[in-house]
Formats: sequence, structure tokens, C-alpha cells
Amino acid sequence: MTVSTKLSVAVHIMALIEINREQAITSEYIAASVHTNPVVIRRIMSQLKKSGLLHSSPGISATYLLKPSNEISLYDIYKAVEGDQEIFNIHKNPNPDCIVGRNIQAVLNHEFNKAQLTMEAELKHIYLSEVIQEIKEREKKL
Amino acid sequence: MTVSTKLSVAVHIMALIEINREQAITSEYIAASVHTNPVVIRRIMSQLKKSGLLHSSPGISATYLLKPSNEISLYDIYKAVEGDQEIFNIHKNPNPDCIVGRNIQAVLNHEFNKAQLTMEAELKHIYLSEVIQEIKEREKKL
DNA sequence: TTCTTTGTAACAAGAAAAGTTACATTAAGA
DNA sequence: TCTTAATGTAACTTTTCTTGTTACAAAGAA
Repeated sequence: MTVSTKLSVAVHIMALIEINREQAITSEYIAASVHTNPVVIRRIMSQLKKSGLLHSSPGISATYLLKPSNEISLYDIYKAVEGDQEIFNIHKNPNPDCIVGRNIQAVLNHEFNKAQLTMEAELKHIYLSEVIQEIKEREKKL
Repeated sequence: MTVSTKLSVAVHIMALIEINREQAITSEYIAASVHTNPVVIRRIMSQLKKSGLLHSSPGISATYLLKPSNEISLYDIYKAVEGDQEIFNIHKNPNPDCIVGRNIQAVLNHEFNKAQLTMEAELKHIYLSEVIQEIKEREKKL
């Protein structure tokens, strides 16, 4: 179960950009907030850019979201950074001479897919704006 | 971002045991069907055993399920082999001097949890008996 | 032109999963 | 009781994937 932090870092990046909408922030600044290397940030921003979620241009620190935050779901961000990767891994090369071996992959693929789709459906209902709102509300309570 | 193949191997093991209920099968036999090492099989069987899903005893090849297959869900198997591992990983040590940094973990933990719970709820509805049924149905079509 | 920043490639380090070896323990049967 | 065959586990290696790092080209602003 190797789980990447790309999604959480990507959400962090997007939230930070939106909250600092007035200021120009650099990948170095974001990296300091996330606590990682600037290249890790640029790499993820590059994926977000390819998915049309944000804009940036070389040489100049001018990054902004391409859609209002209440139109960007965690699913959008998730797909941007994880692509069509399947959550559930299925073992390779089961024995084709066995009834289970030659059918298990297709069957599990079908079942696992159902589970993944419900999870993705849930992510579609969670918007970046809500995440930002929750960040601000938690901040008040601190 | 993937769940290990432990779940798929575990389901394979359970289905194989149930389908071969009349015969005694060894971890070596199962390993040949899964296409892996017998120790990998025993390791996973040990976890299934600890969760009360199957019985086995040292020295003797006498393995069987402890519940009818229509009372064992993929969720049961999933929890047995993956425990309480979270699907979505959140980056560690974000900067506490930043409003996003000091709140992102709590917020994402909350949101990701919702997504994980829906996924798990779906797994609860998929029973080992269905998986076995699908294996048999696919077999007819081959 | 100089400085700063982005965009990427290439590689290193780290962590987790899977595979392997080894061996103690247990049971069955000769 | 001795032999054989199986499980249960520990320890170690290999592999794979993610994350971190270095390096540098390209772009823009002053």
C-alpha cells in the first residue's frame, strides 16, 4: 500500500494560491509552506497546469487558478495528479491452468472498479472552496 | 497511490479454498495458483486467520473458511490484510507559520476520510460468494 | 545584461511491498 | 518412534515506486 501524497500537496498548492490571490507567490514560497523541495512543487503544478486547473508562466511568478474554487473538486485535482491509476492493485500472472487463476483478475477488476467509482463520486462533491473555507474556520478557532 | 496486491491475493486464496472445499490444499498449491512464493501465501493466511476468517493448523493441510462465503465481504478481507491504513496519504510537517500549513492536515484528513468511508461501504456490499459466482460464470463462457 | 523564476531531465535516496531462505514446530503414518 | 510433509515466522534480499536533489536551459523583468 504505497500511497502518494501528491493529492494532498496539490490541494495545499491550490489553496495557497487562492488564499494569496493578491500576492505573487513563487514555487519556493509554496515549497516552504508544504515543507518540501521547490522542484516537487513545480512538478505537481505542471500536472495541474496540463489539466487546465491553473496558470503559470516561466520566468515570472504569476500563478493563478483557471476556475473559481467552487468549480474545482477534489476529483479534478485527484485526476490531474494521479491520472487513471487504479487504487486496487491486482496480482499479475495467476496460473491459467486453475479456474480461479484464469478468472480472478477480470472478476476483481470489475468489483474493485465499483469501489473506486464510489470513492471518486464522493471526491466530486468536495470542492476546493470548501477546503479553503474549512481552513479559515479552523484558523478562527485556534 | 495504490492498495497492495495483498487484498487481491487474499481473495484469491479464500476463493480457492472455498472452491476446493472437498480437497485438502496446501500453501504450496495455492502459491502455484497465485503464482508466488508459499511464504507469501502463509503470511497473508496468517492475517486472515487472526481476523477469524479462516482456520488452519500447523503440520496439517486442513484449511477452511470459518464463515459461509455469503457472510464474508471484501471489506472483511480488506481490513484483515490492510488494517486501518489510510488510502490517502497526507504530507508531513507542513509549515506551522502559514495558515494553510497549520490547518491543511486536519482539513484533508476529514475530507479524505469521507471518501475512504464510501469506498469501504461499497466493499461491504461485495461478498466472497459473489466473487466465486462470477468466477464460475466467467468459466462457463470460456 | 543581470537577476529571478519556471520547466524538466536525470539521478539519488528512502520507504514499502514482495520474494526468498532458513528453520522451529506440529501432525500423520509407517 | 522415526520419517515425511506441512504450517508459522523471522530475517534478509530484491524490486518497485515515491520523493528529494542537482543541474541547467528558457523566459521575463528591471
